[in-house]
Amino acid sequence: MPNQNGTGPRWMHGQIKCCGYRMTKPREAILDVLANTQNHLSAEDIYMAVHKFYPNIGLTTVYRNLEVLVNIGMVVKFEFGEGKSKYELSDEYSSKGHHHHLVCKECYTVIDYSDFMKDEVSFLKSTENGLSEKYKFNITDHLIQFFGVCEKCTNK
Amino acid sequence: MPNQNGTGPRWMHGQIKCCGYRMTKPREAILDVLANTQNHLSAEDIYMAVHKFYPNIGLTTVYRNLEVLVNIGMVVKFEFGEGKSKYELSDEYSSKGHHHHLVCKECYTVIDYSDFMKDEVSFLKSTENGLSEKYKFNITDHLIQFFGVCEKCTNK
DNA sequence: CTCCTATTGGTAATGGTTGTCATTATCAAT
DNA sequence: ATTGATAATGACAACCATTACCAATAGGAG
Repeated sequence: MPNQNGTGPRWMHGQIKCCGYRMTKPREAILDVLANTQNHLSAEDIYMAVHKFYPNIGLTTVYRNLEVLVNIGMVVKFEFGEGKSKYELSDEYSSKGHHHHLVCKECYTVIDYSDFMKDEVSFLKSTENGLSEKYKFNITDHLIQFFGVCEKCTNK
Repeated sequence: MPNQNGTGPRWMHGQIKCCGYRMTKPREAILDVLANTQNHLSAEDIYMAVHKFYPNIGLTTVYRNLEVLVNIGMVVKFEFGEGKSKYELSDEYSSKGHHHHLVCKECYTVIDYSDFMKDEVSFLKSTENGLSEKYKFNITDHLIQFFGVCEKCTNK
């Protein structure tokens, strides 16, 4: 597992350089923020967190870099129905590992779960193969989310 | 199956009235549009279709009614990553029946599939039960989408 | 038919995200 | 270490889907 505390070796440089991108302060700061949270952050959340250390990094830059990081597969972008996108480090760069999401439709709290993964993975794999073949689709991703009302919102 | 051609009996009145809403021209027109397409329409798509017959129905009204219809469960709202929501009649009002989506990340073409449903449904049911209990979530919905590149975009 | 009130339509505002462009910083080659 | 090509940045404006607002209208129970 790569070192993820912003002051140590630059664990993320390799992937970035490999893809023909330069390693810059904003890029590093954004990855650090994502590596040091358990939450699902919006572009603005990330902007504010980065802003504390580098007050002159702009929101536009955050958006641009998130797009790059999504493209090279280091970050994943999600929509939970809140009207803004949320971002996470992708599985191979995160300490969370592969997981899916359980989303509260009222407060938009998101729970990561990795229970039931054995069943899910084999099920998804076979479905994916079937669909790829039948519809001539080159399938690269899947999205599974469960929606409901969390305990707190139920008792409100 | 309800009659879905705009000139016949008003198949949708019951559900609307039941929920305390009035049946209005725009409401009816929107449902007719959704009932007579195989595609996944955006609010603006629906607005334009409705506009041909009722040029004075505004986009705002379309949005408001879609919200109502989603709330009473006649319509389902989806995000495919295109930056705008798409709408479909829900399973029990649609001739499509229960299905999931296969989305092209490049052209945003959406294929409805209902293969593999037996496996999916049983898998989802058990996962849902497990998650509900473990996380004290009142689960009401799920979302499964596969993403990839369609045949046309692959050869481009 | 009447009245209450849900609904409408037009327009302005909102808010997340993207485009523009002059300036700056990265890094491979020297 | 210096240079030079160009990727990346930052500030601001533009964009676009969606929502808020409000006076005018229309559904439908009584």
